[in-house]
Order: sequence, then C-alpha cells, then structure tokens
Amino acid sequence: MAASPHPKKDLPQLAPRPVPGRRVRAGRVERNAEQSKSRILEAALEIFAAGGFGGARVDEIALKAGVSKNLIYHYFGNKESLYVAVLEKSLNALAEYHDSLPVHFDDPEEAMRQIIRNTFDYFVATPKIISLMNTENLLRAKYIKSSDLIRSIYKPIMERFHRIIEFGSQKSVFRSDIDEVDLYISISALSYFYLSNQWTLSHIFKRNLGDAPFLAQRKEHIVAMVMSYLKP
Amino acid sequence: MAASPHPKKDLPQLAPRPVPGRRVRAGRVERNAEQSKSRILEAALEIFAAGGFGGARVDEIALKAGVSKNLIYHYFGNKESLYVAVLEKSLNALAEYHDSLPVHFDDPEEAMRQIIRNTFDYFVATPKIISLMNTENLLRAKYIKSSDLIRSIYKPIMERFHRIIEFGSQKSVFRSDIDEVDLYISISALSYFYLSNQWTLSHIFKRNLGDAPFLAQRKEHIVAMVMSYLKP
DNA sequence: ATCGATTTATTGACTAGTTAGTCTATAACG
DNA sequence: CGTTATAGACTAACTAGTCAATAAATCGAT
Repeated sequence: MAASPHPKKDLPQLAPRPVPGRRVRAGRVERNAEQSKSRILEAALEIFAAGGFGGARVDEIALKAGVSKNLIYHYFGNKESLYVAVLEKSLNALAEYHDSLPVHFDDPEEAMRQIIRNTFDYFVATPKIISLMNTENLLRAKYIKSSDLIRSIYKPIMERFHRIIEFGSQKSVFRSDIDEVDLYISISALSYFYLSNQWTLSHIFKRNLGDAPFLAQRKEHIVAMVMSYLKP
Repeated sequence: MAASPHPKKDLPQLAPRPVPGRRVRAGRVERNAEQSKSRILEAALEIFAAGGFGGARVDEIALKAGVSKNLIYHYFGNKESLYVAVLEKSLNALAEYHDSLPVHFDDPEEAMRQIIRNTFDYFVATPKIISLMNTENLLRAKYIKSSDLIRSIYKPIMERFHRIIEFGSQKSVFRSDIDEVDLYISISALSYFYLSNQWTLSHIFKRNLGDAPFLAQRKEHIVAMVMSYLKP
C-alpha cells in the first residue's frame, strides 16, 4: 500500500468514470443458461488441461467461453468448484464411452484385445483427460478423493474385466496367477504414458509419437505385450 | 540475533518505517554462494514438483530455501530460468545414476531384468522427477526442447539398451522384431504411470499403491510382463 | 393477449490480496 | 578496496472474487 492513508471519500471525477446506475449495455443479449454453463465447462477443461489448476486463470476461461467472469462465479461459485465440475464431466464422458462398447464375453482373448485397443483409442481421442488426471495426481487426488464418482465409474469396468479374466483362465487361454488391478494398471500405463509424455519422448527419440503410423504401431505393440503376458 | 554489533546511526524510533540508506540488518550473515544456490535449487525442485510451474510461487521457494527472494533473482534471473536449472539438475542426477549401474552384457536376460528393476527403483526413489516430467509435458516440453541435455543423457542409455537387445536376439533368447524405442517406452511406462498416478489409482482400487508390498509386487509384475514379451 | 411483478441470466466496474521482478543499501570476503 | 553475496522495501501488473445494475424470460392475474 502506497501513499493514501485515508479511505477515499469523494474523489474528484476528472476521468470519465461511469456513473453506477447509468451503465451502457452492448445491446440485446441472448440468454441461454444451459449453453452458457456448457461453454464455460468446455473452456475451463481446455484451460485447466493446458496449465494445470495453478496455471489456469479464471479470466482466461471467461474470455475463451465468451462470457463475463461473473457468470462463472454465478454458476460455479469459485475456481475449485469449477475445476471439480470439469473433472466430473470428463469422468462421466469416460463412463459413457465404456458403457457404449460391446464386450465379447464368449472369446476372452478377443475381448482383451478389444479392451486394450479401446483404452488406447480413448486416450488418443481425449488428450485433455490425460492432462486433467496428471493435474489431479500432482495434487495427490485432492478433489477426486472427496467424491465417489470415479469409483462408481470404475466399478462396472472392473467387473467386466474380472469376468473376462476369469473365463480366460478357466478356458486356459490365460495364465492363472493374474492380479487384475496390476494388469489393468499396466494396460492403462502402456497407453497413457506414451501419450501423456509424448512431448518429451518425441524430443528424446526424434520421432513424432503423435503421428498416425507411430500411434498405430504403438497400439499393436501394447496388444502384443499384454497378450504375451497373458499366455499361460 | 537481536542486537546489531555495529554502530547504528540515529534511527527515528517512533516512525517504524525504515529510512532507505539506514537499514537495519538482522546481524552477521554467513556467506556461502554455493550452498545458497544449492538450497535454492532444492527448494525450487520441491515447490515446482508440488504445484507445477504455474502453481509454484517464487516467494515460497525463497522461504523454503531460507534466503531472500532477491538472491534467487541474483543467481537465476527469473522464474523460468530457475525452473530450467531445476530440470537440468534433475536430469543430470538421472544420468549419474544410470552411469553408476553395472550392466551384464554377457547375459541379456539378466541385463534386461536389471534395467527394468533399476528403472522402477529410480522412479520410486525420486518422485519429484516424475512431477517435473509431468509438468514439462503439460507445457509440451517447452523447456526441454530448447536444450540438448536430455538427448545427450539418453544417448548412452539407449546405446547400452541396443547392445543388450541385439545380443539377446543373436542368442535367440529375445524375439527378433523388437522396436527398441517402443520397448524402452513400455518399460518406463509400466513403472512411471503406476507411481505418477498412484494417488488416483489408490483411490479407485482401494489399495495404497505406495506401500512397500505393493511396490515389490508391482516391480516383479513389470519384469514378468516385459520378459514374457521378449521371449521369441 | 397483455401487463406488471418476479425471477434470473448476464454484465461492467471495482477491490483486496498476490506475485514476479526491481532498486538500493549493506556487509562479508579476498 | 573492490567484488559480490545478501537482504529490505517497493511496485506494477495480475488475479480470485464481490457488488450492484440491467434486461430477458417467466408467471400470475386480469
């Protein structure tokens, strides 16, 4: 705080300071609450994904969404709640995607290949969810921990996964000592890390890992690695 | 550290605002440039790892390092350069670690197991480098790209890796169609992702993945998966 | 239908608190 | 004595969040 020790009373209005109560409005403003909310969430996803929670600026989100910053506070209260809303929307999209997939319960090997390829494809299609997850892990799952959403999303996924492994073991096309959690983490890891760290890896290996041929090669490499592990 | 050992000039004691040019110093200040720099780097590593580049506060780094903020600017110029210095120090530590490891060139399978376990162990031992890499990838390798350090570090690592794979293929203990980059990324992925995302994963699977027994199990799971893939 | 009252979507202006970075002084050390 | 390691005070710009105004939509009663 600099000079003025006094609370400003009546300041001499040398500059054309707008008088409260006589504001100028830009003209007719369409009102569409749902669309505004959704535009805010979309912009917020982008900004949070690009700079993490700490690097995101609410002003920037407002700008990108094409709404005033106030509207964000009107709908979401504060930055943290906005972040949580973005996270939950992304997780719900993930759940929807996995629900929409057909599962080959009669053929465990084919089912497993499908799961692997779908996991890879989804991460490729939604890179922002990767950034969000990274941000969330940087904060040690601070926000995810306080919600049961992610568990409820993974429950059916893991149940299907369990049935496939069980059937495959019964049929002796899979080994019998599988830890399902470890295996699921590995399937995710092989896709996620490649994409999440593609920027540093591309520089190190002088390959643009995001190029379609490398993506295709990678996907089949993952399938091969996991399937070779599963063999009894 | 209360009383100044030096002759004070007349300070106007009623006005608590210090007059420029007649500052009060806390007392004798030890000078140790190297130690100060190193304390700054250590504190910066911690703060950058905890909140990412955007979430880190230079004031907080100064506080944690026990130096004035000015000293940081004196030695490192600005926040970005400090971040780059932290990154380079971490990469150098990684290189040193890998240089220090013995390699079993005569036994490719054992050499590969060693590489896998060492990779895992190093990530476990230095969680902050994982956060740094995540931050760097969030920024699309902005800083790493402008330095050749990381490539020069990975060059000998990949050369050793190549020799092992080549020898293993010759001896027919490894398959012959290995893409070394893909394989290296997979080995890293299986360790890195488990640790990097342990906070969300631990919550999803209701297991504390950081606990020693799970870490040990994970390491051997990775060894098993990679080795089964390598079999011809 | 229509008109006034109420609700609510939306914004401009503002503020208190931060934050990266600077200016200047000082003292330790060779 | 000159160099430099170190810190205190300061600032301009930024940033999350607030206040108060305004107008579009909605609803209830004519």
